[in-house]
Amino acid sequence: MRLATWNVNSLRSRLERVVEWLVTADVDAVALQETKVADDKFPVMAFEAAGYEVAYHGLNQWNGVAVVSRVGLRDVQVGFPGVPPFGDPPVAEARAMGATVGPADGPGVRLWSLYVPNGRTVEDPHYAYKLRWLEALREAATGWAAAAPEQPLALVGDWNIAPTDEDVWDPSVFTGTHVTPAERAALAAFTDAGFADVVLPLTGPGVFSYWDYQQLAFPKKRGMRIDLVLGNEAFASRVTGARVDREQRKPKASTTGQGPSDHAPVVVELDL
DNA sequence: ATGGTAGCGATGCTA
Repeated sequence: MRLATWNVNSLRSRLERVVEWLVTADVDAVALQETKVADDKFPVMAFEAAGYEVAYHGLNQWNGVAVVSRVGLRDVQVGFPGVPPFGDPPVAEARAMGATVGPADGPGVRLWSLYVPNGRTVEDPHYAYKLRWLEALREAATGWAAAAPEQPLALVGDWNIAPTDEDVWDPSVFTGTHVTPAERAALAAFTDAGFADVVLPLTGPGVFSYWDYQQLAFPKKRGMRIDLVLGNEAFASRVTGARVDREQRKPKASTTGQGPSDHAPVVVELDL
């Protein structure tokens, strides 16, 4: 099975690119983040026409997550217990959903599409929210793993954390969020809970997944590795390959209105 | 030269 995760930065503005990529890259299931579309406007038909089922969660033009699969899609869960609300009035933002993908006669993969809060700056309320959100997710995920240790379980998406200094193009320019000890500790707590980064060992360090739109960051190779696939042992032991599809960070040749997301898809091969 | 990019949706907010 070929799985992927991709922060698409607006699904509707990139629909053609996303569906075409799924088909040509032969992807069985993908977790999408930052779909930026409310549920009543989700482009279901484009996926179904290509042979994929969809589960989606979007409240408004912000955030938004989805799971897309052509190998079965079941047990959809929106959000997780204990997710901290945010905003005025406080609401649980559309940043997490789970679904089981894979044939019904097998174990499948319990796939969580996650869009971790950005944090903005360390002084901003969004930063404390980010840390609370991660802690709540870790508690929930620890419970899922303990309840079904044989079930392959993957926590995938835009974590908005660079795990180490090797995961940013120049550590000296990163003084704000994404690299703070508290954020890295929050991520390390997932490792302690039995979830492993399954991509890093297969790609090696320095393989980025995000490049800012500004200042020609992509051609200058000024990126970050913040889109991560963490799996429990049942998942990690089945992983046979991983890559980042940098081609999808490039504009489409000789066309306008075909711009890329600022993130590239991360792809994982699974023996399942 | 005090900006710079992109998306949503109608203005400024978010990343």
